[in-house]
Amino acid sequence: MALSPHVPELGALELLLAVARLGSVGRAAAEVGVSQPTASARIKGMERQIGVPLLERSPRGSRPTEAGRLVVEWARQVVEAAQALDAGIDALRERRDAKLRVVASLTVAEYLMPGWLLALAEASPGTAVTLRTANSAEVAGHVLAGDADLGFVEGPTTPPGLAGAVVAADRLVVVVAPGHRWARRRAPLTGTELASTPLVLREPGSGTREVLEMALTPYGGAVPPRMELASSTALKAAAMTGAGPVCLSELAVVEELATRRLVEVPLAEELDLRRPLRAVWPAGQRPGGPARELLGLTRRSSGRPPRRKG
Amino acid sequence: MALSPHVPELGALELLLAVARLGSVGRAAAEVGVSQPTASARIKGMERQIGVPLLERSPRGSRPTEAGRLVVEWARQVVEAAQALDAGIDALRERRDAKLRVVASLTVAEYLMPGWLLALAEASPGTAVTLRTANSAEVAGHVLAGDADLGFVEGPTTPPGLAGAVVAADRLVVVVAPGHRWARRRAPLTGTELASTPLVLREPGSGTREVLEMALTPYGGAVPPRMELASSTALKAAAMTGAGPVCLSELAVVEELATRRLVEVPLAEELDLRRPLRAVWPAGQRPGGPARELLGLTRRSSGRPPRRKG
DNA sequence: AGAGAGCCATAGGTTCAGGCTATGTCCTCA
DNA sequence: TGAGGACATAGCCTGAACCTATGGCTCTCT
Repeated sequence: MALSPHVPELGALELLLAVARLGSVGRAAAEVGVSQPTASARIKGMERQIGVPLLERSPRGSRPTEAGRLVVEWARQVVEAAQALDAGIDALRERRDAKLRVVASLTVAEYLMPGWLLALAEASPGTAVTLRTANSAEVAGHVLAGDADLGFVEGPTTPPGLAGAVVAADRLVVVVAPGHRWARRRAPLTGTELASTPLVLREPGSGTREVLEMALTPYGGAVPPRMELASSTALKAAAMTGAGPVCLSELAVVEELATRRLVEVPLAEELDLRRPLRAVWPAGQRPGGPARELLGLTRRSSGRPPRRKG
Repeated sequence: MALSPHVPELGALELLLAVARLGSVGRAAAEVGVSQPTASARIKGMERQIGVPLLERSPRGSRPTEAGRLVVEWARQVVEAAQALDAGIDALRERRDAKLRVVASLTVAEYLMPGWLLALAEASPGTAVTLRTANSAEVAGHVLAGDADLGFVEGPTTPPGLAGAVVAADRLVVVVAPGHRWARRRAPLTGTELASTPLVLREPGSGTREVLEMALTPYGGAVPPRMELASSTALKAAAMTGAGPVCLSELAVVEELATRRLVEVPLAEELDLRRPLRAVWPAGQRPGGPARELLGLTRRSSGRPPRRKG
C-alpha cells in the first residue's frame, strides 16, 4: 500500500490547518514562518494535487469549502500523529540537560509514550525528556540504580524495592483475517477451545506469551503454536495473510481492528488475558517535578479511550 | 504547536517502514520506486535529522536499531493516518466512473469515513467511490432520488421511505481543560446539575444541540448557553483555553481525551446522550455490489474500538 | 466619493534538496 | 578465490520551493 502522490506533505497540511484556524492565508503564513505568496502557492498546489478547491477566498480572508472542512479534519489526524512522533523523537536523543529520564517496556514505549510525551510537551514546554526501552527486569534495575527517574513495566506485580501505580491495562486478543471462518463467529471462545487451537504467537519468554500460558494453565495448557514470530509487526502481517488465529497485544492492532483489516474473536468471560501496565519508582521516594507531572498525565488516560466494563 | 524540523517527510517515513518490513534498503527502494542510493541517502538524512541511528546495516541487509523500532512503530501511526487521508481525498474528486456514491452527515464523513474507505480500498482495490456531505434530511433526499447509492445519517429514526441499519453510535460528552475544577471530579454529573450549568455549545439547530436539549427536558430544560460556536474545532479550542464546560461529540475529542489535553466529566447513568449513526438505502432495495461491501465493513466496526457497557 | 487598509494572486529570479548513474567497499558463500 | 548481494560515495542535474516586489480586489472610514 504505497501512498498515492495526491497526499500533500506534512508542512502543507500544517499550513492548511493554520489557515482553517486563523481564517486567513496571510496570518497562517506568518504563523508557520513563510511569506504570504509562498503560503498562497502552497495551498494552490494542494488544491491542484487533490483536484478540489479547499478554500473560499475573499478580500476579508479565507474559509474552508465543504470539501475543505473534510480535508482539514482528516489532515488534523495526520498532523497529530506527526506531533506524537515528534515528541517521541525528541525523547530519543541523548541529552545532558534531560530533566526526566524514563525507561519503559517496549509495549508502553511503542504505543503509549508518544501520546504522553506530547501531552507533557504541551503542558510544560521545555521539559527535556529522554526515553529508553528495556524489558521489565532491566527497567527495575535502572530505576533502582538511579539511572532513570521513572519506569514503566508490564506484568502482574510491582518489582521488589519499587513502588508503583497501574496506569493502564493491556489485553491480549485473538485476531483473524476478515475472510477467516472465525471472523463471523459470535459465540465466545472457551478456554478449552483456545488451549486446543494452534495459534500464531511471539517466541517463548516474551511477556505476551507468558500471560497466555498462565491463563491457559487451568485448561491443560496450550497446544504447540502453529508458528512463532519475532515481532508484533510480523504477527500482524501473518494474521492479514490468513495464517490462522493470532494472539497478540490489543494495543498493536487497535488500528487494524477499527478499519476491519483484522477481526477480533470474542473470548469467554472466564479467560482473563489482561495485563496491567505500571509506572514504578524507588519505594519511599515519591516522584516529584517532571516525573510527577508525567505520572499525572498517565493516570485516567490509557492513550486510548478507556473501556468500560460492568 | 508547530512541528519541529526534526520530523521527516511522509515519503521518508514510508521508506523507513518499507525497510523495516523488507529487511533491506535496496528492496525498499525498489518498492517505493527510487534508486538504491537515493533511498540510502534519504535514510541517512533522517538519521541526521533525528540525531539517532535507525538502522543496523550489514552486508546481508538492514534491521532497525532499538531506537529505530520505536520510530518505525510511531511512524506507522502517521503513515496510516496519511493513508486514511489519501482514501478520503480520492473520494472527494467527482468522477464519472464512480461505482459507489455515498452521501454522509458531517460527523460520519469527518470521523468515520476515512477508515472505512481505507478498508474498502484495501479489500477491493479499484472501487471508485465519491463522497459528499449533507445534513440528515438532504441525505435522505439524495438516496431516495437515486443520486446516491448509500447514505449515512445521525438521529434516532430512519427517515421515511428508507431502510437502514445502525452502524455505530456517537455520544455527547462534557469536557473541560485539565486545569478546570471539574477535571478532578469523580462524582457523576446529574441531569439537574447539567441543566443548570451554562455550557459552551454549537448553535441551535445542530444535531448535537437537539440531542442535548431532548435529554435535558426532564430536568426542566437547559439554561442558556455560555457561548455558541460554529464548529467542533472552535469548541475544542474554547475548551482548551478553559472557557468552561463544553459539550460536543465524543468522536471530535477522542484524541484530546487520550492525550489528556481535555478531560471528560463523568455523567450520571440517567443521562443518555448517545445518538445512533445509521446507514440508509431505499426501502426494499437491498444494497448490492460495492455498497454492500462498504456496509459490511461498517458493521461491528465503529472506526474506534467499541465501548462495552453492562 | 475618495483614501486607506487588509487580503490574495502574479511575476521574476535564485537557491538547494533530492534524484539518477556509475563506481567503490565490504562481507558471505560456494 | 571469485561471484554476488548490500550499502556508501562521487559527480552531475533538474525542478520544486522560497523570497521580494507589485498588482487588483473589496470593504470601511472619513
